[in-house]
Amino acid sequence: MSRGHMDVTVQADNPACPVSEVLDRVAGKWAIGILVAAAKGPVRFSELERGIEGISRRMLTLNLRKLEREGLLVRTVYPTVPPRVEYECTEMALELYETLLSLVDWAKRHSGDIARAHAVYDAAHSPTAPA
Amino acid sequence: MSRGHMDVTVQADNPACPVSEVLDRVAGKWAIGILVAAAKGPVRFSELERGIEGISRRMLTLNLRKLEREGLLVRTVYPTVPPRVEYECTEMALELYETLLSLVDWAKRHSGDIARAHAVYDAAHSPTAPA
DNA sequence: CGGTATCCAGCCAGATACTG
DNA sequence: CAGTATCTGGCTGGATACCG
Repeated sequence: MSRGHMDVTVQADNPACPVSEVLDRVAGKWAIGILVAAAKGPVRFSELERGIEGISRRMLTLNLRKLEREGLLVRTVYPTVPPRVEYECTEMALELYETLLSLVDWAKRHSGDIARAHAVYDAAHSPTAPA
Repeated sequence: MSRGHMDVTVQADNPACPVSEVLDRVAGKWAIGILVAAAKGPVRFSELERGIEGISRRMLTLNLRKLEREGLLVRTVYPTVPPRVEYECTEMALELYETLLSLVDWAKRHSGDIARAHAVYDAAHSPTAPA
């Protein structure tokens, strides 16, 4: 390769897209937290609402529906009174969680580099930056 | 465990947070695409602009700055005229990319399950859904 | 209890004109 | 060529009232 005029077109056949897709499934402020909470075993709606600091009822519901639709959570309604609904991770979700752990590992290994990069960048772009 | 009153509180010490952090670094519509494009070797601004279908100049710049700040890209300015700027993945970014591949693998292994889950969910929640 | 419906603020992202 | 500045619309997400 001549290193200068390579094709960088990003399309559906590009590795980028599957990554983005799977990322989209668990992205957002709450999805991972919910998955983690549910990974320990079946959990009730109100437990999640109380346990996940700062989440609104609406966002919890929306995220639960999304994760259920993705096949990552199973929703079980017990027709008791008062109603009881439990959410449980699927096998697939647990597997995904394991995979995400490798990302955590990456983050840990490079946390120093990242912090340093931040510092360098911020210093170079601060109001009192050098020429 | 009695399976019912466990602590599902999600806080800073929870595994969820590092995951979310690293995910935030590469989330968004464009970051991955840029990383992929740059993974092949140094690439110029205009090459990225042309190569990444649909990205605006502004979003490209924003993403490049973000990735540079994270230490995932290195920006090199050649003081020629006209100006020439190249972006190159860091070692760390390449490593991250390898890790992301395991997510792709997960997605591939379960693409069938996910599609099925979607179908099931959508059928169950369609206007003409059963009781 | 476990949601849904509604309203609203803020941020994100697109388009585009301008600049060094 | 490689950006920055500005405007603007739309989506996301928070608060809350209501419903089965």
